[in-house]
Amino acid sequence: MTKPTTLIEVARIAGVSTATVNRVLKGVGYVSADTRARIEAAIKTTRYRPNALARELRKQRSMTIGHVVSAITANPFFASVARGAEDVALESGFRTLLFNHNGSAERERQGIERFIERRVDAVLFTVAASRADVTMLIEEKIPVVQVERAATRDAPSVTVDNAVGALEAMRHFITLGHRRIALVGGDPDQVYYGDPLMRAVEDERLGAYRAGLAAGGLSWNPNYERLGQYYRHEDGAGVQGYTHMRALLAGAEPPTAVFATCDILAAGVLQAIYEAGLRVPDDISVIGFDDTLAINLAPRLTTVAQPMEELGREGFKLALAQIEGDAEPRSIRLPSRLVRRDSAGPVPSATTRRKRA
Amino acid sequence: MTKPTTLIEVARIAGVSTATVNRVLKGVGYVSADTRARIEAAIKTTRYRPNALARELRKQRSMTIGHVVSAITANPFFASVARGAEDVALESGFRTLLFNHNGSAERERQGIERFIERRVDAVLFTVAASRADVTMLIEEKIPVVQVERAATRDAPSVTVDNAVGALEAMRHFITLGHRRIALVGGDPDQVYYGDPLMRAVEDERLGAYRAGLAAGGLSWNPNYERLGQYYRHEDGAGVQGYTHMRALLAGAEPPTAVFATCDILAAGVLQAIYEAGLRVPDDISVIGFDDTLAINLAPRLTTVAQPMEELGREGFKLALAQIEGDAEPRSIRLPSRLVRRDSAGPVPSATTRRKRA
DNA sequence: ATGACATGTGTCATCGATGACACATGCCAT
DNA sequence: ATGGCATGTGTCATCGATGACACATGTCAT
Repeated sequence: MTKPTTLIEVARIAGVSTATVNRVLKGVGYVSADTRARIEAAIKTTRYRPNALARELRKQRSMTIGHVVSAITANPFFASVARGAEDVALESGFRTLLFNHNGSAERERQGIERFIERRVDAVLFTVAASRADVTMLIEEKIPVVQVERAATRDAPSVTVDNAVGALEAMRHFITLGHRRIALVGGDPDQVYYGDPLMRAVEDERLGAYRAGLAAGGLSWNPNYERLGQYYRHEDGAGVQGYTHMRALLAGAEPPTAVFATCDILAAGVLQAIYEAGLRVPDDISVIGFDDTLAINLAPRLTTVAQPMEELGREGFKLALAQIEGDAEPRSIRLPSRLVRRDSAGPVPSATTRRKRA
Repeated sequence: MTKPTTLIEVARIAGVSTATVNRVLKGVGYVSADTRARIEAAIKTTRYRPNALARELRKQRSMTIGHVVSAITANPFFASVARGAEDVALESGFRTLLFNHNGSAERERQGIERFIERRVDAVLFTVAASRADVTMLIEEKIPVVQVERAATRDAPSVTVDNAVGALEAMRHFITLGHRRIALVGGDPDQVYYGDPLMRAVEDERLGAYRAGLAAGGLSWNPNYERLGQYYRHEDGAGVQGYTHMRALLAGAEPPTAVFATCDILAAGVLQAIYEAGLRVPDDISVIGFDDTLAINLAPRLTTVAQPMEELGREGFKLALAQIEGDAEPRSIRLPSRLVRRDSAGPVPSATTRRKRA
């Protein structure tokens, strides 16, 4: 840390007291034009920059929000949420401190301890690694906002209504004539130890798949429902989607449409299809979820988009509301929606299929 | 900001002075076992947490590194670099403050001002938006490290030797029998206004392409060299690669191999090939650069990998060296290397090609 | 002439942690 | 018994910004 000019030095140079300099800086109170000019000159020549540490210590307000994310490298989703939060924070004069827990509750705990030492004004969790960390902050009376997934009802959250977009996707498939629709997704039981609150995301997507089937008058086929983890660290991302799709293709009656509950899984699905020499959407249609990788895949993936940046923005706003002591901040729910691109098409007719086989 | 217990309160509760509490906290000097026990008990019951702001103000050391990145959402590359830097920083007791300039020099300037006010101990630039921002910090005597691209020679940098991996890629193509090898890449003249230092990345990759051609005894074909911006904000990512590949396919003698100097471009290339009904690597081989999207594409992309996290790690280390006043920290250069996956194969024979046509 | 008010500026305690310095004991060696 | 040293603890200035408070002087209305 270098030692830039202090306000005291500026005052000395301008031949006034620190209070007067402060008045000029804050633009409050009376200061004669002459004095003001001298002070402004001193500020300019010394390239004075206020010391935020001193100010924050004095004002007991750090103007900083801690943002805990799973792992910003694991899924572009987190980067987008973080960016949304950062943008609004900046507009409000706040800054965000980002922290990756990488799935480790222990690491998350350490990160939070540092947040507290740093006296952050609030903490955003874009998925907490451990509920205990969330409740600990609540006990410490530090405002908390949960983004995407809520670990507790004791703090407000910003979540997505996964069902609307997912149902739209199912309707899209059905309208296109598909009757053999498979699901490749995260298993509610395996995700976050099946925690009843945390698994909401998977429950909603899975529920919408089944509801969509029913709404379309289609029966539920257990062989078409492939649930598992999103990815295991041993493998790379996407491997799960690939494996599931291989299994589906090897089955007796392969589906003509696949709904993957995450673009990373969808990427794996596309890989398996590609490897099998089939084409999307000619032979099989695919819809993903998230709209993270979608635009980069071949073909460009039709997917259910989540308002990622908005999640971050609304998360910050809820945090700010708590900081300012606004009435009880309620939780927010944002919609998801289907983005149609090139991976979902009409069900192949029998003749079409024969021709390609 | 809540008001947690202060060291003063702990001292009062334990019936000692703040100096003694500080001794226990720091583990220095003499403290009787009895006193120590009382203090430790007080710390525990009050859940005391030191105020980092006060400490940093007093010690004139913020233990914070500012990290300016282009836009963490634009390319997974940045997220990985940031993560690498964060990891090492944490190990050294530092934290990183992330800031996205999103390509705006003005925004970058604001971010840096805040870094200075925050009294960061050093600043990492994973690509500065403006050279002026880098030199400004240098003038302020704040240690700077440039990662991936250097805007000035006046501060150390961690860069990648793009040529080694790129040459490896070219050799791979040639070994596989390809003779019509195209390039889809960033144009050195268009990138960062063609700044002689900043364009080094593009120069190296483009240079390696040409050198690889020559080394393989192949002549340079201007029609095979497609240069442009990586992406324009009006479009989405990857569009540039798609457009270039469409043009190549529409040409008289389409290439049998394409070297894309960035995975995002490669993704677009794959989309165009897919759309044309051709297969990779059967009809056309593709190699990318970065290893960001590669593993998610179909087929899994052979690509030149950059040591992204290492860039961040080494960047932090160079910053730390400067902070600690170690001798003149010299710049570092990391190698790139080819990662073979499924998108590069033998050149199709004439018969193979006829069969598919 | 005097009180009321606008204008202009300075003093200083405060935020919390730090560590230099001072000041106690008690014990041992000379 | 006296100096030297280990042991144990307290006092207080400091880091830089903030803003309440006090204290000037000048102007105007009554």
